[in-house]
Amino acid sequence: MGRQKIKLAKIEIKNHLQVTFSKRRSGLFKKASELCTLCGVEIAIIVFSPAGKVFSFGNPNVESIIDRFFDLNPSVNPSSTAFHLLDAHRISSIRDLNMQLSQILNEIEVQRKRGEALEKMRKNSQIQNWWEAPVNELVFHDLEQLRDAMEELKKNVSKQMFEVTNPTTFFDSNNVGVFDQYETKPTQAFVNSSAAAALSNNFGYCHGFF
Amino acid sequence: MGRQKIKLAKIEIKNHLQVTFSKRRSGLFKKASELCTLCGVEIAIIVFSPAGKVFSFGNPNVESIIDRFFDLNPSVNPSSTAFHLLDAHRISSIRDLNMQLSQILNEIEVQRKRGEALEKMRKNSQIQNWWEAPVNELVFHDLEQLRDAMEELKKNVSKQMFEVTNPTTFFDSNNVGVFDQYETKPTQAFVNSSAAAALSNNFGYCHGFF
DNA sequence: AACTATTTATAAGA
DNA sequence: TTCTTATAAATAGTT
Repeated sequence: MGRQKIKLAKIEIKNHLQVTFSKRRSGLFKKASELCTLCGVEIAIIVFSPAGKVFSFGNPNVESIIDRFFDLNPSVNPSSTAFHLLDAHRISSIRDLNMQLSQILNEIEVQRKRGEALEKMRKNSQIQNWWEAPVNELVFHDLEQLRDAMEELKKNVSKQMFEVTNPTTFFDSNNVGVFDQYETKPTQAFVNSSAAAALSNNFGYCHGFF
Repeated sequence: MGRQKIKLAKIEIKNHLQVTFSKRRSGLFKKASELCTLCGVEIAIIVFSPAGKVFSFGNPNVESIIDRFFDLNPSVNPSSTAFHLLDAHRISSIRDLNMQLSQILNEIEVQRKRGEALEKMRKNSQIQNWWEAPVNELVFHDLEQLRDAMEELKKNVSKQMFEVTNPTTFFDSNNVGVFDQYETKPTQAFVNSSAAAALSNNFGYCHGFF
């Protein structure tokens, strides 16, 4: 290759490796983008660099392709819930708010108990799938944490409701910005870059490409 | 390219497109495998062909990389320190309260996504334990409900605490951003996986490659 | 980050 | 599909 053909084995010289990684990653993403353009296909690429950084390419975006890969059921309808809390318009007092919190906490507790029971069942039956253990552990661990956090929250909500005198910033109730975290949108920088402009047909969405 | 340079636009002749797709897909996967070998990195590629067929390349395998991809936001992991950054006594403003709520919401969302991916992984691998399906469904269903309840709560807290006259976006610019390159520590598994590197000559794990 | 000698990928034809 | 080959593109080593 190039000036010299190189051995297909791990590059040992750190600096050299970093350069090669950078060049070839770009090359790979470019090839992917060309394939997208020429053949009208959908591609996702995820790369973990030697330094542990993640680079991804996706057309139209990584998430949707992973979803499709796992044949994900796209709709989980949150409004069809068995979680019968007080309707929003009926919450008119701190008492109601506390009730709502209590219901949530109670629900978490029920889940935790059920989770423990199921976990025992699983262990007893000696059946192990490698991915089950971590996910269940995490989920139920998280539920506990969540419960603790909720309790703190509850305390503080009631405390502060009467203490706050000069609130500066608060929720925009329409904004649930936290859920945008995994959204993949072309960044303004990418769109505006002149080099990228020429390529913008080709690259759906591409982290760390240049 | 080759005998003739081709226009970078969708190939219209069906047969031609099929040939190009096949060749370039092979080329892409080959490039990926070389990158794996040379730089010792982990890569997943998912391609949906024009016909809707799926091709994937993964070193060491697609699932583990997707798992890692979803797992990549350690700051919202409640078992990590980040989740505890707001101790009860340190919550001294509405803003802090808001942050705590947001962290909880974010955690729920991350868990849900992770759960969905893992659930599909499980289904794909055709392994079924009768009690797993219900528990995972329920857990994540409940998490969603919890999230919805939290959103209601959030709205109502804000409504009741005071009249929100000038709601602004909650998040600081430095708090929650767009999905970007994440820093992670190289795992021990990665460091030790010279075996995986040795395998990458033959493309690790690769659906429909030849 | 650029350059360039080579290797590699690949478009078109068989 | 596979092979061949002329040519475009990628890139290893250098500056």
